[in-house]
Formats: sequence, structure tokens, C-alpha cells
Amino acid sequence: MTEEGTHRRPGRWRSGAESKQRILDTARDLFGRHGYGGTTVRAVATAAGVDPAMVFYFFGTKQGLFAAAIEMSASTPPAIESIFTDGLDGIGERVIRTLLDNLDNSERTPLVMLTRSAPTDNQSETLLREFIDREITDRLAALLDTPDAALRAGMVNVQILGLAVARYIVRIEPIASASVEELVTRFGPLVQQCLTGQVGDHAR
Amino acid sequence: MTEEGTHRRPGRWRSGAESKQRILDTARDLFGRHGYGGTTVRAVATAAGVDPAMVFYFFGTKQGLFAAAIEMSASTPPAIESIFTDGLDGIGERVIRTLLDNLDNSERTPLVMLTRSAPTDNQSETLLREFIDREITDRLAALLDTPDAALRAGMVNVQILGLAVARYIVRIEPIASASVEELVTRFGPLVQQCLTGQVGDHAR
DNA sequence: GTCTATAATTAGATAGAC
DNA sequence: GTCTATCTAATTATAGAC
Repeated sequence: MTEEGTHRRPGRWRSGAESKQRILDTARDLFGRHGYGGTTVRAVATAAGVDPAMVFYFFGTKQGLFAAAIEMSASTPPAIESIFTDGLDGIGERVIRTLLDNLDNSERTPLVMLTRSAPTDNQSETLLREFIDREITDRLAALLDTPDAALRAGMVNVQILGLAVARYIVRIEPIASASVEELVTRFGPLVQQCLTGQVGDHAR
Repeated sequence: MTEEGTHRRPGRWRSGAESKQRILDTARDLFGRHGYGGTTVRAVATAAGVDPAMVFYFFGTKQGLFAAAIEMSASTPPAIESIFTDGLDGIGERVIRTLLDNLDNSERTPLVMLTRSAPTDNQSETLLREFIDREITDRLAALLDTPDAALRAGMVNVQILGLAVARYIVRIEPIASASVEELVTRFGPLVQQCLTGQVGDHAR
């Protein structure tokens, strides 16, 4: 018998990396479906098939777990990047299509997790605000050259948040079960107008 | 001395009606600011200056308190009624102005309380869905005569939810601190277009 | 009606054996 | 790394005295 106890040969990853990953996956799932306040560490542990103590072993606190869960795999998904790099032309459709494509596949996305958590958790509220500012507002505003750039970007945020809440959280019909194409057709031009359209008059 | 104990003369409302009202007011305030899950019965009791047991005495359960809190004073506020009774002309502005006027004054409105609670509480999610269907979708759809009436009404719901979340819950700038007039100017036409505007093409 | 217990449950977190 | 056992604190809710 060779003394394998010390050698740490990777015949199969001894240890935690696997459990840690399973916990993380499960956490994303539950945080995405029930928000921070609606998810318990115990529930995550049970669903992941490990002991609650392991969760704390790996992530320290519930907040630590949440922070790890919302951390994006590769800082920014390539799809999101291409929304902004292709200029203003047709950006409305790209915003909506990218949003829906991402969220339809899994609700374990930072946007949904944070949107579900913010209303009852102050820390999540701050995180969501920062997330939106960094990932959306700043990039949109950078494309615009008008004095009301921030406000226009803000209007797009309203579309994004409204769509996320209506389709994935409150599940209001017929928004919840409309096809991606239908929503792109409807909301794409709306977003485009927020960014490049005219404003009526400025009311005194 | 006349035996006042039994007579119940209204020199000043003996008892509970006053406490009950204070509890209800406080509950609306806290539910509106922290949602169902983020609000404890004890917090409500303390803020209202009464004992936690009183809350249960009057409302039975926490859910009972919440139900009482979201119940509107006079079934439907007159302002909301007039949005729909004045026809489609200029309805976009009326929707936005009424929404903001109501929510700016106090967040103790059913819409905010429910929107804050729905993400982490399934029962609130259902209540919010029903509330929106009854108070907004149905009334809007009734005004429209097109085959896509429901979808158009849904688009307005997205505007309302997005605005509520961006301005009052996540507090995204510059939406959060924009003036009512500014937002009416910006979102009024957008809502109008959702309802009465043209749709590009129907994309196969 | 109002308050003082207090029961029953649950959640986040830690210590320590294996 | 993993689990058992446990601590602490907070919450909903009830029983009963005043």
C-alpha cells in the first residue's frame, strides 16, 4: 500500500471542490427563486445533499454565500458586451433579446437574484443599484451624447426592471408566457425610442 | 357617579378602535418599507406603542395583519377611477401622474407593499398578480378594441412595475429623484404608445 | 382591551469529533 | 472535508392575569 493520504494525487479530486460547486449551484437556484430573505442556509444544504455546517465552512456566512452566488462566472458574459459595442443602431432589440435569452434559460442570474432580494434586504438593494449602474446605466450613457443621457438610460432601466419583474417574478400574463420574438418586437422599439427618440416638450 | 362602565358614551372613544388604527397605520408603513418578510409583528407593535399580543388580538395572524393593511380604504381611490373613465385620449399621462402622485405621498400603498413582498413571499406574489389584473389590466383592456389588447395592457404593467421598482424600491438615479413633471413628460407618451401606437411588424 | 409570561419553532452560526 | 451536537437569538403565536 502506498501512502496516499499525504500525496493528493488527482485520481479523482479528493475533496471539497465538488461539494463547494454543488452548494454554489444550489444556492444560485434557490436565491433566484426565493430571494435572499426567502432562502435558508439549511434549505441550500439539504438541496445540495450536504450538511449545513459545510456551507459555513466554505462560505463563512449566509451573506458570503450570497456574494459568491451573484459573482458572475466570467466577469461579463460576451453576449452582454456585444449589446453596447455595436453602436446605437438597433440597440433596442439587442437589449431586449439579450435580456430575455439570458433570463429564460435560467433564473440563476445576478439580475434576478438581486431583484428578488432587494425589496426585503437593504444590502441587496445596494448591490442591485451598483450592479445596474455599472453594467447598464454607465455603458448606455457612454453611447449617448445628449445632456439627458442619464435620464434616457434610466428609462431603459425601467424597461429592464419592469420586464424582469413582470415576466419572471410576478409572472403577469400575457407578458410571462409571450414569445421572445413577440416581446422583442414590442419592447425593442420602445427601448430604442427611450435612447434615440424625441421628447415631446419639456413642460415649462 | 353614573355607571359609565356599561354605557359606552363617546366622550372619547373608549379603547381599541384607536389602538387598532394605530397598529394598522404602522403596519402599512413598515410593510411598505420592508415588505412582508422584512417586517416583524414585534416591530409593528413597538413602533405603534402597543404590545405584540395586541396585534394578534386584533388581527389573529401576521397574514391577517398584512391582509388588513393592503385592503384599500375606500375600495378604489377616486383618482384611479378617473384614469379610465376619461377615455384613451391622454391616458398615458394620467396613468403616470396618478401613479407618481399616489406613491410619492406615501409608500403605504398596496402596490408598493405587494411589490416589496412578492419576491420572497408566494402568497404576496399571487395577491399582487390578482391586484394588477383587477385594478389595471382588466380596465385597460376594456378600453381597447384590438386583438392584442391584453398584450398592450401588459406592456403598461411593465411600465408601472418598472417605475415603481426603479423609483421607490431600488431607487435608481436619476429616476428616483426626477420630478413628477419630468417623468410624466417622458413616460406619458411611452405609455400612450403602448396602448394606441403602431406595432412595427409582427415578425413572422 | 391590555399586558406578562411563555410555549413552540426556526434560523444563523460555532466547537469539536472523526 | 464532513458531520453531530449545540448555542444563541429571534419569531410567531397562545394562555391567562388584570
